[in-house]
Amino acid sequence: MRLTTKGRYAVTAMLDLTIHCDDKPVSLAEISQRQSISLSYLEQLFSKLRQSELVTSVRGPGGGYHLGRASENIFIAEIIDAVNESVDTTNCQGKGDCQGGEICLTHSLWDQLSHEIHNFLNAISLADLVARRDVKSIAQRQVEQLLILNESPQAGAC
Amino acid sequence: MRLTTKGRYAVTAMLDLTIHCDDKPVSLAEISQRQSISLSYLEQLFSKLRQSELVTSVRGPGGGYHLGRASENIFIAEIIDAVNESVDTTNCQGKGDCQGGEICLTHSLWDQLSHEIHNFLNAISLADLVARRDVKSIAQRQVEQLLILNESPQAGAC
DNA sequence: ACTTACTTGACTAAAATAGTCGGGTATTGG
DNA sequence: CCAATACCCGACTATTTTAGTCAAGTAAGT
Ligand code: FES
Ligand code: FES
Repeated sequence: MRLTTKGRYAVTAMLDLTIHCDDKPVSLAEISQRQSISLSYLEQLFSKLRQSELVTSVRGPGGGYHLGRASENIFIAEIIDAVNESVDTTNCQGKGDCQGGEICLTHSLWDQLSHEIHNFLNAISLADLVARRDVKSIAQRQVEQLLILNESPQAGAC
Repeated sequence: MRLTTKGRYAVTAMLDLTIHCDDKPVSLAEISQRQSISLSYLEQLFSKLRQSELVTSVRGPGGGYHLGRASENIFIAEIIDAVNESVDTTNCQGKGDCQGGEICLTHSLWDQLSHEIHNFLNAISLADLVARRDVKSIAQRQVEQLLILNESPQAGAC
C-alpha cells in the first residue's frame, strides 16, 4: 500500500476545487497558491484525474477545471485510486500467490485490512468534507492569507 | 503511511513464531525456510522486534526466539510499529502543521483514517490469527512442503 | 575446541516519490 | 491576426525508501 503526498495532494486539490466557485472553472495556478502545491506537480496529478473523469477541463484564458460530477458523488477512494493505484495492502494484489504461487500465512489479514480502508474512504464524499467545520475555517484562512499576500483590490467573494 | 513487505514480513515471522513450539526457541533459519524470507533480512527485523520487547532471544546452539508475551497480548499494530515506524497517514505526524506551520485542508481526514487503521490492527492479536482456519491449513502445508524438501526422517510434530 | 545461532553495523541495488523542465495545443480578448 | 492564458504531455532527475547482502563479531551448548 502507498498513501503518500501524491494521494494527499490529489484529495486536497479536489477539495479546493469543490470549495471554490461552481460557475467559473478553477485554474491550477489558484490551487497551487492556496494549497502550496507545485503547479507542475498539479498538472501531473490532474492529468490522471481527468483520465478518470473526476474532473473536466476548460482550455484557454479563463479556463481551468470543474468537478466531473456532483461533489456528493465523488468519493475519496476514487481520487486516491486515480493517482495512486489503489489502497491494496496485500503483496499479491489480492491474488493470493505471494509465496511461490501459493497463498501466504498473512494474506487474509491484509485482504481484510484493505477492505476496511477502502470502505472507510469510499464512504466519504467531497461534499461530506466540505461540510466539516474545520475544513470551512481552514479554507477561509487560506483565502484571507492569499488576499493579504497579493494585496489585490478585488475583494469580491465567490 | 508505509505498509510494505517489511511490515508484512514482520507479522508473518511473528505468526510463524507463535505457531511453532512454545517450549523450544524457534531459530530464524527455520522461519526463513518456512516463510521464504531471507535470513539476513529476518535478523534485521528481529533486532527491532527484540528492542520493542516483542520477542526474547536465546543464544547458542538450540537457541532462537520466544514471544515476549502471551500471543493473546501481542497485537498486529505493535509489530508493525516496531519495524515500520507507525501506520500514520498524515503528512505531519499528527502535529497539524504541514502547510507552513498551519494545518492543511485534509488533516482531519488523514488523522481519522490513521485511527481507523490503528484500531483495526490493534484489535487483532497473534492468538486471533492462529485460531483462523485458513492460517491453520496454510501452516500445515508449509510444514509438509518443508518435510518433503528436506526428506528428513524426524516426523515428530510439535 | 567447535559449532550453532544470535548481534551489530555498514554497505548496496533497485524502485518509488516528488518533483522539474521544455515543449506543445486550444481558446479568448484586443 | 496576435499574443496571452492555461491546459496538455512526455521526458528527465535528485532524493528517499525498500529490500536485501556481507562481514565481523559474541554467547552458549556438546
Ligand atoms: S499477501 Fe496475498 S498471498 Fe501473500
Ligand atoms: S496532514 Fe496534518 S496538517 Fe497537513
